[in-house]
Amino acid sequence: MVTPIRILLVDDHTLFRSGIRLLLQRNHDFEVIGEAADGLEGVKRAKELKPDIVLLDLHMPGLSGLDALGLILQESPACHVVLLTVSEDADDLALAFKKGAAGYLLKNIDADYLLESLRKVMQSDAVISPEMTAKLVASFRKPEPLAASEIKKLTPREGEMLAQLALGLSNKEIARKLDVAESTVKIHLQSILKKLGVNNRVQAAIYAVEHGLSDSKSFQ
Amino acid sequence: MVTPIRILLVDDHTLFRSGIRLLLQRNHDFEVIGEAADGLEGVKRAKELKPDIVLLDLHMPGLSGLDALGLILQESPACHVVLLTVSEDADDLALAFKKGAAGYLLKNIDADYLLESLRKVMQSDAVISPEMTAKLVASFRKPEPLAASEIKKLTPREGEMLAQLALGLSNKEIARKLDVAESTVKIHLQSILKKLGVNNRVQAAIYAVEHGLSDSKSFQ
DNA sequence: GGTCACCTAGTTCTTTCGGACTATAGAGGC
DNA sequence: GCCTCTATAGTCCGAAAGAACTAGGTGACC
Repeated sequence: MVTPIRILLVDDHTLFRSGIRLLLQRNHDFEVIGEAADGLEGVKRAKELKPDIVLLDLHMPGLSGLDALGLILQESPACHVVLLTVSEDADDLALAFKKGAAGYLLKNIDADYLLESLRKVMQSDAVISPEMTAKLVASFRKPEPLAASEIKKLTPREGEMLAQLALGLSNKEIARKLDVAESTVKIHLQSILKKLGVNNRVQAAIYAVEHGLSDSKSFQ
Repeated sequence: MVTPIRILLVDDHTLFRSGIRLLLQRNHDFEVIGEAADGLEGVKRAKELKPDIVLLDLHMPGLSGLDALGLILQESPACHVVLLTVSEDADDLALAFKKGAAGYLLKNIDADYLLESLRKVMQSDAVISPEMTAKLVASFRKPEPLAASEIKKLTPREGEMLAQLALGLSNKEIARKLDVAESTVKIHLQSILKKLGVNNRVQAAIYAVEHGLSDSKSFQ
């Protein structure tokens, strides 16, 4: 409580900023040190003021909240950026966290929840509006709906071949690794391409990676 | 309240099951309709009893909770499976949700929170122990630490080329799309391979996908 | 004016892919 | 037994990829 949490408000609605400012100022452990009305200004002010937390709206004219988020964290990686938005879009949420957001709160939360969340954020906890948890989980679920062997009814052997392909190996390398002839690898790969409905090995590899087959990282 | 929520308990600790059973039975809107001491038995009982919710431990002898989870949902997709575990491992959490879990609760939650969570689950909300939210977000964050243009100092043009490659296009297709000669594409691609330290276009494409360049989905 | 990075384009050559074939052998279903 | 699916392996050929060169045109920087 000795040093208040220093907050920057970035939102294109002046009235909203004023309300939040009043709300936060009622508590001695928060201090609103600045405001910005759009993303670009937000990035600038964050650079100048080095706030503990940036409360960032998602939809703003000019530079969007998501873009601003990236730029702010690029300048000040230690800053905690919390999205405060009306968007219940799971993709927004996912993108925000991928870009390093510390929190994603909907504007319909009550005041106490906001204050509590901001305190949690300062302890490096991530905060998410309860309504969004389900959506986070849902968007989490997407990338890997299929297990390795379940991909479009590939045979086990085809699954292995695809796994090797997803490591970026050539036919010859796959053949060596799985101890079969290169012609065998080619046959399996042709079958894989057909089953996946793709045109070439690059697309097959991408398909595998995006569907969670892989654990690649063998090359950097 | 007329029809209680029918619950199956799957946990290898008998005492724990007894405790949870007592806890749930105190409330009229829950009914424990069965118990199982390991994953395999859990799958069997879930098939027989068709519970509304399966409370599933993660670490059990024999069939693990995660494996059981998959099998239960395969048999009864409508069933809500909630992991109730001591594991704070983000990978467990991620895997559970990828496999279709409806909730992931730590065993240190209090009774009221459990009851409330189970009611939320029945409304198709996902529930996560508050302590785990941060971990969920963290594991979410991993895949995309770099923005498109930041990839190992690729030039803007190289970035475009890589983006096209990550769509699975051939050199000729990229050339047509970006309106340059195929030989130009090849030159850029060679430069990309060198900068990324990879051996071939497949690895480059995977690199791009894993680092968030892409938005592919142009082919299914 | 010189240097450097970048984008462009070409030639030549070897290797790799990908498709179209054929063919054998084992497993499992009917 | 027959049939299908899977895995294996081979040949042949044209297309694509990739490596090794040269080289012109731009714009930025000093």
